[in-house]
Amino acid sequence: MEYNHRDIESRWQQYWRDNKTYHTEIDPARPKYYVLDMFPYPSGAGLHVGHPLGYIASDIFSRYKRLNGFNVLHPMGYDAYGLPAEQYAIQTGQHPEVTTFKNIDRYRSQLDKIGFCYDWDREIKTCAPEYYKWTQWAFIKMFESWYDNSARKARPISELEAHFAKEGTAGVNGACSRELQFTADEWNAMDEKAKSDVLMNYRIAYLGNTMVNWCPKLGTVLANDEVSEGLSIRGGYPVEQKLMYQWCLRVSAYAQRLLDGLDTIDWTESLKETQRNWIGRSEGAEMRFAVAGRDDIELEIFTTRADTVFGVTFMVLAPESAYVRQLTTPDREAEVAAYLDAVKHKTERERMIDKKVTGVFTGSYAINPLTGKEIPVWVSDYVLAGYGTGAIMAVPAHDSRDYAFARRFDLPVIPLIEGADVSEASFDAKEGVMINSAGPELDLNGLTVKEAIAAAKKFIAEKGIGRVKVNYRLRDAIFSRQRYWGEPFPVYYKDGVPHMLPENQLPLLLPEVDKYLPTETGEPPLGRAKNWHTADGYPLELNTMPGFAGSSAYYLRYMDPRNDKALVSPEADAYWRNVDLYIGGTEHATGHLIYSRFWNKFLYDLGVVVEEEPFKKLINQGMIQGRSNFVYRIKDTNTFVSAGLKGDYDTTPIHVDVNIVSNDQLDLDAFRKWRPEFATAEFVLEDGKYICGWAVEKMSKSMFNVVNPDDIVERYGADTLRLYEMFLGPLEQSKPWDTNGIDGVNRFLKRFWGLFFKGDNWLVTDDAPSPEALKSLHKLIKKVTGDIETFSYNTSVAAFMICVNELYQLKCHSRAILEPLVVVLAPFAPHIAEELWHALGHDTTVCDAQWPAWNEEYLRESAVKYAVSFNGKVRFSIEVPADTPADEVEKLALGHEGAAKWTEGKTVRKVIVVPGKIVNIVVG
RNA sequence: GCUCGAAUGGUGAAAUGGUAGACACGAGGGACUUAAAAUCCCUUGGCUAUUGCGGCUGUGCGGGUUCGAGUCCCGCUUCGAGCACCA
Repeated sequence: MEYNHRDIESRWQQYWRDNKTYHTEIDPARPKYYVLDMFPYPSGAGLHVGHPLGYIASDIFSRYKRLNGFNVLHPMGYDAYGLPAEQYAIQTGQHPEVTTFKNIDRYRSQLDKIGFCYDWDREIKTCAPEYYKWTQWAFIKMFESWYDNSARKARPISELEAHFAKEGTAGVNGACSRELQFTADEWNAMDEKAKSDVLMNYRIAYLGNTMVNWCPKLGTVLANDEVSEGLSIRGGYPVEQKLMYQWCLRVSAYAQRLLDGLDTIDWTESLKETQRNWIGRSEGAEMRFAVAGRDDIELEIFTTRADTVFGVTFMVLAPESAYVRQLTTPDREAEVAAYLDAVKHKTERERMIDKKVTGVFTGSYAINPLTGKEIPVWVSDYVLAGYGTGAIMAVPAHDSRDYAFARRFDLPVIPLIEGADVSEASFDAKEGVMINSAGPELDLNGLTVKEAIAAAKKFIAEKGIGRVKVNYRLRDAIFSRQRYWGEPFPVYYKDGVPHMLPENQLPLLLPEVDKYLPTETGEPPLGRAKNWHTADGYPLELNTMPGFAGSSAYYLRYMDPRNDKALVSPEADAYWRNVDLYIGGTEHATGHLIYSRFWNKFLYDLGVVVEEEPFKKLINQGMIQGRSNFVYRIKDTNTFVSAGLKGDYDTTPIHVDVNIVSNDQLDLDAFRKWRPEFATAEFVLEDGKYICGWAVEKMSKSMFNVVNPDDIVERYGADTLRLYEMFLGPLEQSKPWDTNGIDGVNRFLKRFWGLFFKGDNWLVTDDAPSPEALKSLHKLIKKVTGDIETFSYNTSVAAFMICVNELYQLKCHSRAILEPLVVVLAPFAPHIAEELWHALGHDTTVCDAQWPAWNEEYLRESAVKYAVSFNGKVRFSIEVPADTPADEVEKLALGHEGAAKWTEGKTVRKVIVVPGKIVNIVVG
């Protein structure tokens, strides 16, 4: 029998399906292990070879854990709500569900061919009502909760209501949109609408009038992580800022816990750092500045540099700040209004690109609390409304933005740090010794910046002009989308006040609409749905939830996917707990991976889940880029010149389909057939071949560099694809797909097969294995066991190749060697392993075998070669029996004729023997 | 600007502080074959010597620690990633 991957792979895939080999149940007798891939959005283009990289890695790990006796949960599903299906629906009128399900089928058939050990009985789709019921449920729970900063957890909103009725806001330390103060009597006197507004200020899921990223082209708002440099991530359309009444999630309440939690999980440092940046904690002080001639208003600002108050020479307000209206004096009114108007008409992108310094004076003066001096208050768009208080104290000497502003409008610059030259630029570094920093009550001169910050903060707090404050960059997540293809909100409105549907009415099904476009009156597509109201006629919410809603808790649903009583039963949650290993791309660092952690912490506060962090260990697989091929057409001809000779001609490079190129050599006939205009192509060859040029680019249809895993599986087999993707390089690194090396891996599998069969002859014997063969095997087991734990799969594949080569040289066909070898290979190449496992006479699946242990006995060397170095330089080597003690080795080394030569006339100061490796002779 | 990574042959890459370049691709040479494919064997960092089977050099650059540094420390360069008028 030759190694026939087509026959072997389809047969065993069928067997695993029929026997439910990968079906998983709770089993208290065995330890659990949960391995998860980031589930895909099923796009119309299908999978390319880059997608399975992470899936293969997690599959190997799952199989390895199973062989080691763990009860492994390894599920897969689909993140099925998304913009592309809806955009397609708008164009074609086809229901997004139809295209989504079609794409899911395609994905499934592609995944099935690679031989993954998913438990498909646990498959989920985020667009299925029995799934999104629990997305809606979680939303209701968030609506019915507030975040208690003192207890550092979410609590039922009913407790807050009870507190208000008894004591008003006294003693309440809740995360909120605005600080409120009222008494119990005032609360009790409020009508239902007023109470609703107050509670909305505290709810974790709340309706808020917030500045949002509005994308006119997509007709929807977007979350911060869905926007980059003023453009939408999906589609790259311009995004503008707009004030809208939207559902939001109070993610910011969890900022500190999201930050602290990072220290408890095993993620890469770079990913943690990305999240830390995104959360953006900054410690500083909030300070109040009095306004000259005004008793009714104080200007509140946030600063991280409390030490620089003596250098404040002006104040700046964000154009959107409420202070602007309050502080503009009548004589400045016209000019300020003109400025605000000009700013308003710029998109955020224009504001970012246009670095021109602009601003306008309000006419008011604030009073520096430390010097008592009056300083002008300006308005400028370099101050952001959404961060801190929307107002800043400007210290031009030590902040480059303030410096630019001061220079533009001729405002004074007072240096505060010794030796800082501020004649050309500001000195922004947080180091040095303070000068010019003494006032009637506080003297910072002579202190270092660090000391001065602490002293100033202390003073500010004591004098009651401010307080120590921590600010976060992390914003609340905007949760409404003006789209059709998403989860409907379980919300109806009664007299303009939002109410949640009772739990027994979930799921609220997504209604049918005639078109997937906004209504004529500009309402979201759900405005077209017939009978979109409750049984008593109250209107339902028209927005739908964003893409990240369905992906935020999906890992919990896999634990108990068919439960219609709960998101996850306490039993299932207590057993599976959280994801032990999560594999996916870095692109979700500030989106899904923040939202999931937030969502999980919220459910943890509710007591629904037992673990506070959802993903214990996370590996980011690198992206697989495309490797494009080029042909070179000589200008104005239909003649193509091989890459090595193109320097002799004036040529234009043209992308050529990588599927008609093999090892950079062009298939000429296939090229002529590829496109009509090339049918008559002529070629200038080198050595009778046409060699293509190449470049690394994104894998995409337009570059003709998309490689479909189905083609690789068809030609080489899934086992080769799996091994090759792992062999390509370190898992976490991005790399171009390059089919050039795949033959080497395929050759290895054929050789492996050749240890068992030669033609139709069964070669395996019951001979006792030789010490050499045992050593080779145990070296491999040790190496692979260590590699899997550290995800160094590329070196594991190399180790397999070495081992098989050694067994070939030893002509070893001993069952005692080959049987464990099959088990060790099984996670990597499950089909061939299963085939050979059964050929060896087993009738159970190789998945239930026992991972072999290595035995150090077999690895012990009979003799050790020592390289002898002379002051660090290798001069000669000696070979001694393995168990020779160190001092004996030393004697032998010194007695060697080489040593005599090098130590002649010198004193031997010391001899270092490194076990098994080196003898180092130091002379003086 | 701040933060985090990375840099090793023609290529993808290996190397608990211990003989750098495992393994694979590519390239060159050879065997088998009418021929090709497939398979197998040898060579392959650079320079130098190949009529003694060796010598020199070498992990982005400059220092340092060490008997010994690709690996640790300090200072640069370049590339990649994240954040960014965030006060």
